[in-house]
Amino acid sequence: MSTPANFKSDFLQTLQARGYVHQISHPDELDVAAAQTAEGGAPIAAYIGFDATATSFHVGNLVSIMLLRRLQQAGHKPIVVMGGGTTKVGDPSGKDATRQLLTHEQIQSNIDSLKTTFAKLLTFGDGPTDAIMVDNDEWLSKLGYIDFLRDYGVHFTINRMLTFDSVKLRLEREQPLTFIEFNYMLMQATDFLELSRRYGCTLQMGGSDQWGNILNGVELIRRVDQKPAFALTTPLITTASGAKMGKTASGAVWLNADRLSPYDYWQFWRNTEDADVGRFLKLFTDLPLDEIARLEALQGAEINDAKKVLANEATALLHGRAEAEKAAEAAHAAFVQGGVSADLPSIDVPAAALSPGIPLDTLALDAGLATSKSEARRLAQGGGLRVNDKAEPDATRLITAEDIGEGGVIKLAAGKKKIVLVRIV
RNA sequence: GGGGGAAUGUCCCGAGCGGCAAAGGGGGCGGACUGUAAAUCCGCUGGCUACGCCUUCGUAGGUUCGAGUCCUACUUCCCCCA
Repeated sequence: MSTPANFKSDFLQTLQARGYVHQISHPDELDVAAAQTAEGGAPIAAYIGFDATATSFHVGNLVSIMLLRRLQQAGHKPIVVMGGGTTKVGDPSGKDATRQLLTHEQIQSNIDSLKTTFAKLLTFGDGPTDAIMVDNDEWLSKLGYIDFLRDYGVHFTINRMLTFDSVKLRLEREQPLTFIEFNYMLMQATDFLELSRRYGCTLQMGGSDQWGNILNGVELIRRVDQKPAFALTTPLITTASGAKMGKTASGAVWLNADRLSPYDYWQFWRNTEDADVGRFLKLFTDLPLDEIARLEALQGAEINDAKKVLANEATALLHGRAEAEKAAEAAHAAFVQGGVSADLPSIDVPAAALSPGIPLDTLALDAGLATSKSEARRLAQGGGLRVNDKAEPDATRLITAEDIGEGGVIKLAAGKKKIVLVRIV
């Protein structure tokens, strides 16, 4: 299953040390291949497939993306496969419900949006270790059914496919598993084979839930082409208290800045549980391990310093150093000094609206601090809604020009962490 | 093919004699304590033009002053017999 330590190659050593490894197939063979690169051998080309079901990635996808980054850092070649073709089919992935199928256009526009994230974390180009991006729709959509069955279908037995968890789970719960979904794993195996032939790709990586799917590809390549092929999966990343990662005060932790601001992204990392700091530093920042060890050793309130480093580094990777610093300063102003900073999230309100005044619940709704006026009122009654740092129990109160405070803005807060500035324009 | 169950607050699980905005969890949010942590304790957890009104219990009808609750048909799922 899992692997002995003591890898020779930089790549696997790093992955092991930083907590990326869950399972590896043929670990020794892969280690040798990876080590040869340093001695003048060819870089390893490795790929990870990504679904194109949303317009932005989520922190849950970040491990995989960072994994490609590590690969490139170790002198190998990352291949990003966008699942334009497989997204048309849908991975059964253990869920009970059949996934909603997306249109061609939706998938394409999702892919365009997702590309921007990769551009920040990987170096693309034509060089031997430059990353490339391909869409599996390119070959999958051209597959003829009869040819597909004859060329690939013969290598898969139903008996075997029925043993995979993704399939087994559905069947055990007697939930429907459609034929289209059942074919997902064949398509993924086909991807790997195709990439092996086109780019000499020898390694497919992914989350631990992809292990079975990846092995199918490994076996297909080894059987059909007698070429080397390897599988490597990452563990499912959860928080120390067992929750799956990826919630913040503002909802899901998106990687695109238009869906989650750098400030909120910074806050997400800043609020990491104590027990997770070291693990997350290793996975989600480029800091050297000895530096991480030092931060990890901090005790008590001092561990907050480590969380700030984590927030700074993780934000800088994704949004750039400048944005990370702005977020850090905004947070410092808001939390340490209790003041306001221009970089906090804000909304604009016309000055004219303040002469009759705006009910607080309406304003809180506009600011995104509540999803309905009723919620805003409840929040206020519970003492969680603040105007200029003063709890305001009456959400129907009119907010007027008299509430304009420091810096010419009105500071609205829901709880201690969600702050929105109301700018008068 | 025959027989018997089930579907509940659009996050999930789940109780519900004909008067129900609907018990109880989980999750989430807010408060207290702390360190913007965890654990713990407390409160909230349909909407609105808000002492009132509107929309919710698989779908569509019906009985009734009144239906989540009774009846009919339909849909989907589970169990038993063939």
